[in-house]
Amino acid sequence: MTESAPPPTQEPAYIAGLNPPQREAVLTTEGPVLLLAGAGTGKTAALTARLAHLIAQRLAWPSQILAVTFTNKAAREMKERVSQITGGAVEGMPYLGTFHSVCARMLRSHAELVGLQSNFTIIDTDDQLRLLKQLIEANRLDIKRWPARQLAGLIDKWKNRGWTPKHIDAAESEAFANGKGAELYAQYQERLKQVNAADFGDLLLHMLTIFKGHEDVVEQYRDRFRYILVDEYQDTNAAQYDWLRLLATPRNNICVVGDDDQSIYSWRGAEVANILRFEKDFPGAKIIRLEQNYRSTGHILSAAGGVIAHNSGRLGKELWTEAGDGEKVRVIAVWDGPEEARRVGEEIENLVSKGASLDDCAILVRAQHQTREFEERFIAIGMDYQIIGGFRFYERAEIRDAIAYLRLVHQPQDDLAFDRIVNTPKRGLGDKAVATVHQFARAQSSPLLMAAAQILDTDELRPAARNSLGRFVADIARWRSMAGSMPAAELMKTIMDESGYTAALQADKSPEAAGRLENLAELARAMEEYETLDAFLEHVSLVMDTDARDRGEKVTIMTIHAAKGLEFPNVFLAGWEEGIFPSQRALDEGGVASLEEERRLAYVAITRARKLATILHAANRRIYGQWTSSIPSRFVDELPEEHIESEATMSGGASLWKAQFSPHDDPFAHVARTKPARTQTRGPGWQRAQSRYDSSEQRIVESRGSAVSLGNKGRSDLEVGQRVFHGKFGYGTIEAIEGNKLEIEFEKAGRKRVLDSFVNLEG
DNA sequence: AATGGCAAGGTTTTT
DNA sequence: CCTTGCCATT
Repeated sequence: MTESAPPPTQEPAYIAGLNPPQREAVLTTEGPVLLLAGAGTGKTAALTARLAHLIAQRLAWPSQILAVTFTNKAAREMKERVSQITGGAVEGMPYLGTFHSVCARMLRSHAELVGLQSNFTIIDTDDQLRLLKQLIEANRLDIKRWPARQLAGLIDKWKNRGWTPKHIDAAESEAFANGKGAELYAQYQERLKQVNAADFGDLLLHMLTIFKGHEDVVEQYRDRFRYILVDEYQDTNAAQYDWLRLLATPRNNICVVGDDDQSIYSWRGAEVANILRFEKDFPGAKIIRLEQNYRSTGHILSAAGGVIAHNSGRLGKELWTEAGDGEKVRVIAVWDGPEEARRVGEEIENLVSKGASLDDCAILVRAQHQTREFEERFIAIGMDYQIIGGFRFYERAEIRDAIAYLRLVHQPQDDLAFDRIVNTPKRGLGDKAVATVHQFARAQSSPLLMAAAQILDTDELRPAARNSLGRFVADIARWRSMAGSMPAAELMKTIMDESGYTAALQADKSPEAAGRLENLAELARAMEEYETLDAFLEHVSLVMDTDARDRGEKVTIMTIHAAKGLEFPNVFLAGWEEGIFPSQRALDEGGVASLEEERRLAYVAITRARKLATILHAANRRIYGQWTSSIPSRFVDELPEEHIESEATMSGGASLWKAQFSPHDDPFAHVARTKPARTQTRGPGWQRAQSRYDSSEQRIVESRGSAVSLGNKGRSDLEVGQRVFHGKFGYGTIEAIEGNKLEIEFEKAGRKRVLDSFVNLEG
């Protein structure tokens, strides 16, 4: 305990339950602090106490603290806990949030400095990919040879490092389409600006650009943030690191919390180096270690510790517990995948019969596809389960469609939204009609919606398409006029009904249609939580987590990545075989660094368990249809002998025979092999997110220009009487010019109104 | 616009 | 093996 700590009787409540290093973490408010918090060591308690302390001691107002996390969940949790301690002071903590939400908030105030308007749209991966695909094709590159995914990955990587297109040198650029990488990146950024949008990476990158180019802006924030707190520091990427540094100087009251042993996101740009070199970057940094574990028993901790000890370059931590040894970690060898699933099912039934709840049990796998075997098995034996991950609520097509409507209403320049819904539901606007709108929009450099509005006055489209497009444009304009006077949820329902979307789903007799309607209803419910459309759209773009824990006891099946930060009394770790875990990819590429990350993943996996950890590996597995024999993971060998208990049940062909073909031993063996009725809905129980955006500080800037009327000035090289050529109607003579619209007497097609960008001068 | 056939590819995914 | 996405066909 620190000498300066007040005597126990005077101690504020938030300090009371803390152990000595935790207290130190709370009380060392000044200067840089690196809090190395091992798994289950009461990190969140220390963090929230620190925040409470800063506020309670009047070291800073809540609004003067910057506290960033990676997930919305973590941010929400911290908000809740701090408000419990301080009695609601969090309301005034506008800068407690994820990196992305904090940056989004900042960027809305300074958007014009990077060429955006403050109501910019935040686009997700799906939009990003479609946009990139358009660009690749516009550059006449073979989309198969140069997939949009790859470019997206590169751009993401560059953004994670804080590189704008200007920073991309020839060597980096070479990574895509023979050196076109940088150029495409630049085009992409340009395009985003045109549609007034930013992707996730931009939120940070733009703020970096602003901070670097506008001293007054950084100063403003530096002055504001007396204290900075960063959670999961081992997961920060280079851009986030730069961002933090810019904000922390010169006060350096920065406290970062993390665990180098739990860094499992390097493939996403996270740099463990950030935490490893913290001392160097922030001289005089105080390092505090939280090593007392309150989660797991001794054997589990030692087993995990034994594995992670094989990594090099660690900051070093030794977890200990007062909880006693508990059960040894069980290592079970099984014959094949189906048997693994069967065995886990039995073990869980066994635990349940001894009084455990299904909620206490989790199965952690390396990769998403491994969940299937368990899913099939659990359906067969009728055990309730939930699979975390996979499709998320906001990624469902119908939800994205609905949101696209709202986006377009909200922001008429949103070309991505326009593209998505212009013919959804089908309204007879096929590729050709849409291409015409695109062509015109490009020629005028105007948003698609405005281009569409103008094309209506012409004969460029066939009457059927024109009428249909006309209705669409008028609808958007009408909804736009309604938007201000109607709650967002109601607006959405109106749009869905009037656009024919609801009707189309009702008419759809496929089995999913009903679920989609249900999802839309759920979306409407979620929207009721938000006062304005802006607030809701911000929520949708940034808060993608669903927290879909619906009621009823269930076994949880998920990837290890998804399990980070969670704990369960009983954990089953499946598929510990070479090539699966560690994954083949990690073994093939990336060398030692990759392998060490896999090992950290193993460490994270084991430390999820509170009481019982069971590791399984199969001797045979079907990989891409081929039966392959596999050997136990090296991580199994790295488990210290004295903390494990090995068991090999099925060790050969005889067991296989028994397991697969004896209905007496296993009445469900045949069922497990048939294809299950796939559970379509993975718990749509989208629960209202508690995180609340302070809508008061968000500015609503109306984007100018209604959708319907916006006259453009026309070309200067045309005049009445000229002979011109039109791609569709042939030769004709200009009879009248009205802005960018021409009235032409065509030699074959008669008198038509067309747009100037569609005609060529011809002698 | 909707279907079928066929080739390719097939970790992890906080925002 | 099994899913996904693209193209070609009606």
